[in-house]
Amino acid sequence: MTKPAYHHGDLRRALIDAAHEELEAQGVEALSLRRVAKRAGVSHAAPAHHFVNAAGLLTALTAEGFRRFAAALKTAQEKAATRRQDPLTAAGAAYVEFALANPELFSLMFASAKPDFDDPELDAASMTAFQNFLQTVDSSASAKDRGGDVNIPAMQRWSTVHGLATLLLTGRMRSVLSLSAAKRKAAIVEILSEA
Amino acid sequence: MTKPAYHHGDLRRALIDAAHEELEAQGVEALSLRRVAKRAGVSHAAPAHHFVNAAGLLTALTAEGFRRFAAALKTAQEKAATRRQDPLTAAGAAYVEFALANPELFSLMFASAKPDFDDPELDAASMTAFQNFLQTVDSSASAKDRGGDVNIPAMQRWSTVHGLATLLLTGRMRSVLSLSAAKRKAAIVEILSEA
DNA sequence: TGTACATCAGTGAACGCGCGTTCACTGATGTAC
DNA sequence: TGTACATCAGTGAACGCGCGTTCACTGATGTAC
Repeated sequence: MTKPAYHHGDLRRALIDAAHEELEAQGVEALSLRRVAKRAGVSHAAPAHHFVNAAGLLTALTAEGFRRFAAALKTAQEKAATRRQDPLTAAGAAYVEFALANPELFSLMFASAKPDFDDPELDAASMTAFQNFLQTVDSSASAKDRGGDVNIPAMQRWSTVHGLATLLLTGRMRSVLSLSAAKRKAAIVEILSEA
Repeated sequence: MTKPAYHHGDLRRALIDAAHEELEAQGVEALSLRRVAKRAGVSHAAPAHHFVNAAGLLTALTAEGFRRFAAALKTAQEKAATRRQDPLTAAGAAYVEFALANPELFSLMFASAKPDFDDPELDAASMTAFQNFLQTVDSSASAKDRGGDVNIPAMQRWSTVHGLATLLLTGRMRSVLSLSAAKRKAAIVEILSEA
């Protein structure tokens, strides 16, 4: 560790990381600019130089969440393809795993009104993530037989994956949560597989 | 309207109603004891006589939400039974409709850390609602062929219903949200019906 | 290579705000006699 | 029926707290000459 320099070097990056840590450690409701600045080891007025306001920091964190989320799904699909496994189930499992690994970030991305979802960067990141996932659903065999305005099988798949993620991370689906890690993972795959 | 009496009559009831209105009007994040008291037309110190603290009021509101939720599902099932429709799809549609009709309350019930879920009254109310719903899933034909620790078809159904509700109320499932009310309802039923 | 200066990042004190909670109070109600 | 009194519900002022934001500042960096 070098002694802290007056100029940080990459405070924007450090603040986003600190916000993520603070978020997962304390929850959305306890998240404040002042706590994030303290965690980053910087005065509480410093963030103003990098984000227009408190919402700006949260918005940037949320956008990065969607980019990591999209990357995690993509990696899982590619891995499944080389192993000749079902890429859709793999993507679904990665969706759920991302939620369980970053529960508060996932909540921020999908269930919070705090980030500014009209922000162009955030909007682009979330649209990309959704589109990639839905395209995977759509290109799977089961989705071919559709014929209305709405892609019913795709929406059904998306609902199941998203609902499973949500019910697990909020502690509601107790029968699955009480399983050992290995059994839990197997149960998740079973729930996500086609009947 | 009689002129406001010094003694309210049923302030506890009025505060819970005011909290629900305030919640749906402004969102969880803007909800405060002072705003609720103001909406109920009472001094901001009055709630202390009926709830030990601010969390107590939220907890009571959440518990009532679960009781109404359970009642809505039950009514839908009974109605479906007399019409010889699938009670499971009817319960699922009622689940989604409840979420769309009370989006902020639903969020409080399923996605917030603010209420005290260890409170006996709230715990009892939520357990009753879940058990009733899962029993319906379990008694449907498709759930009979299970054989592990976890009731896979039941968890799959629950995930789909809950995910659909969540994705709709957070504005994420745009292809369904852009439909007219009648078409939307039909799409919801289709998504919830077995493939 | 050295110096002057512009630019920029981070500081720390100060501000006003809405919040939950506490407390002595006052007005209304109900009951004992 | 009337009076005294206990009980309880709601009041309003006061408190301390953490918050986001602003602002004049200072330290560090980079560049022109």
